[in-house]
Amino acid sequence: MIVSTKGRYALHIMTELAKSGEYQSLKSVAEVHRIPHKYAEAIVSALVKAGLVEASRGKNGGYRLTRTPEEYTLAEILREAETHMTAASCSGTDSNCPHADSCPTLPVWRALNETVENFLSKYTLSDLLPKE
Amino acid sequence: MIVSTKGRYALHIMTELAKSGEYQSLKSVAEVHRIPHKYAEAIVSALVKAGLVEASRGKNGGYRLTRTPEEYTLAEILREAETHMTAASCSGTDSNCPHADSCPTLPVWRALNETVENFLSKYTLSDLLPKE
DNA sequence: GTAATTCCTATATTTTCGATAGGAATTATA
DNA sequence: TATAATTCCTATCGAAAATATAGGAATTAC
Repeated sequence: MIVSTKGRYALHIMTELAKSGEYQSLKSVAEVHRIPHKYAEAIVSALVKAGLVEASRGKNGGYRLTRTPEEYTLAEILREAETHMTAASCSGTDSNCPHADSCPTLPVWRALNETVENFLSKYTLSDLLPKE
Repeated sequence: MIVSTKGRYALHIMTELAKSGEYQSLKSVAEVHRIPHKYAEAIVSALVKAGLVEASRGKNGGYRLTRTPEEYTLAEILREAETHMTAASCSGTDSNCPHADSCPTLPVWRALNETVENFLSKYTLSDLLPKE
């Protein structure tokens, strides 16, 4: 799955953070979107590591975006949140298939992944925000 | 996953059937492509139900295509073989999400699915055959 | 010092995927 | 008519991945 629950949760969290420039506790964010708190922690930690959001520890701490919503493509966010963002099970660059050289389908799967990637790069986080 | 092992097996099987107009036993087809025989049976039975291939029962029986390879798009084959051919977990027409009306991401997932579908409709089974 | 938070590691639960098992029904052919 | 080779049917299994939970250490505002 290219967009699983995990990826959707990541987008929910980021849209919520986008609504305020201030640090927001994950607890409140998770509650609003009915995301299990501890699961949300795991997801947001990947986003922090990737530099998409930043954290403030301790009391009154929380998370906030590091950029403006227009500056995040959906592709970028999902790439960090999802474990595998490929459309075909057999199309990675690390394809260890012995017949990769002569496989007639491999180019198709590669092109498919590229198509998906391009599609998801056309949208930004701001496209998911309530219209002004 | 849009193209899983199951879908790839289906394409392998159909490609093999395409190489001869005659009925071929699934056993031989499965052996050539190293597909577990019983698993292949499950896959091909879906293709029969969908009318993509036809069967001949009994001794000397087997399967053959019902059309020429040019007349099958990859989208069509995968749609029958894969259990879910959607890119996002939450984009089906049977979306039972209570906030579907106001969900800002739903249109994105729908468009993504359409993009994938269009892509896979550009290729046919004949594109997977060894070049003449 | 306390409460609220992020951070870290480990484990549990649920669902999906890939595969297997056993046999019934059908058919060519010897 | 017996036999062998096949499709067809239904049920189940095991492994992997996805989803979620648990417990607490580290940090910080007040």
